[in-house]
Amino acid sequence: MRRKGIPDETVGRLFVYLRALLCLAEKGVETVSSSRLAEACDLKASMIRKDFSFFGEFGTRGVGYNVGRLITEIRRSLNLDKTVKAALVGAGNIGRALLSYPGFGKEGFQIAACFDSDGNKIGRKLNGMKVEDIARLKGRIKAKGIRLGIVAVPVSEAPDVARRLADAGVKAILSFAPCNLNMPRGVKVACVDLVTEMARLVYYS
Amino acid sequence: MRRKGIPDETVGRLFVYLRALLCLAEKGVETVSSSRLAEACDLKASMIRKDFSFFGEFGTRGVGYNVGRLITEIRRSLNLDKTVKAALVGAGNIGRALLSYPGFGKEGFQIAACFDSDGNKIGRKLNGMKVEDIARLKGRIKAKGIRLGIVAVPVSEAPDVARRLADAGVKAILSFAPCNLNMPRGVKVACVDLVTEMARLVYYS
DNA sequence: ATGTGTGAAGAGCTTCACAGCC
DNA sequence: GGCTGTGAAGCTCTTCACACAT
Repeated sequence: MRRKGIPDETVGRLFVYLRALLCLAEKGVETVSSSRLAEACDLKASMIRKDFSFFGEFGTRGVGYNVGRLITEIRRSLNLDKTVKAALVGAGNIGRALLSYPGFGKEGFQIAACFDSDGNKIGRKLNGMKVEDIARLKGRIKAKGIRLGIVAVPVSEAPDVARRLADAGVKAILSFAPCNLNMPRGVKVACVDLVTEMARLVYYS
Repeated sequence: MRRKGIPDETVGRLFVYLRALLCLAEKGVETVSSSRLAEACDLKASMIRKDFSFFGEFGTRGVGYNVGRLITEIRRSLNLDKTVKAALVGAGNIGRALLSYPGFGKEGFQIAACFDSDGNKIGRKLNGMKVEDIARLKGRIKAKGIRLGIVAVPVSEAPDVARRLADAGVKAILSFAPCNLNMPRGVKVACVDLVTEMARLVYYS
């Protein structure tokens, strides 16, 4: 599903640039050079220029980049220029935290549906979002045109939930279950696991 | 701080192997080949063998790896064979969630101190952990021999908190603040940011 | 003069393929 | 026969260096 020749790393950094640029825009800065942006992001200027070059020519030689235009171009490059709908599976602690997380709405993310398999939770409201039966997952996701799934269920259920999401046509999954989901090619998975992150750090500490 | 020639990616994967191995051990499996482990982790067998080779010769030619021994060796390689103490800064929502997160204790992580700058929180207990004044951070971290820091404060305070942790001798930081911390070489930083993860995924969805 | 955009060089990671051992 | 361990090949990402635009 990855476009020709654009490194994963580049896509990840684009959002880092976006954050730095929003900060600059707030301060009223109108023009920024790759070296100044590099300093703010703790990266090399040449890498920033190369990253941008995959998506187009956003700057002006001898001058630099217009902050406002660059923000627009990065948003468009990342497909963040429209609201993005996501389906949440799992109405437990993590699910609840995600539904009330203000950071999502700010960048145009919207949790547009919430599912669980627990009969006690189905039909209830969680942070204003109705919890639906996971059996309806496929139909609801197709009807709403959702392309992004969030897996916030225990490890024991995660692979099955991920399979259902992929089957419903979801193209990318954010998983909080610390396990491999074994998805088909074409479905991108990002796994958020604090214990793994800690373990990595211990090695360097 | 990274040891000679061992890729970051290898260190990250080691913990993935460890999880898969623990799962096999639970099922009573005693021996595993690189290709079987590769299947479980959705990776190539040659990569697993190469990863292990950075740390030693853990297997037996013609046979495979002893699951129990491999678990021990990986734990030792990652320095997870002793309890690891971490200092938490920020007694807000994230901090509270981390203190009650059962996954940490399971792998030998222990939040050994908790700090905040809010006078209303200092002195109170949070999940059984006393919240201390951030002014005491350096002394307490040195006294307890803590080498790992967790930054769970707002972006506006994060760089300063990270600097204090580094100054106190912390060697690695897990940050939940969506910003660059600009640490000196020798301090490893891992940043957990859900919005960035979502943004990456949107690109592929 | 200044700073972007980019082909080419360089560094680093992954995969291959096979020698070596059980 | 089967599987590990590893040098070398292959590939990808990063950095360099400079042509080019303002």
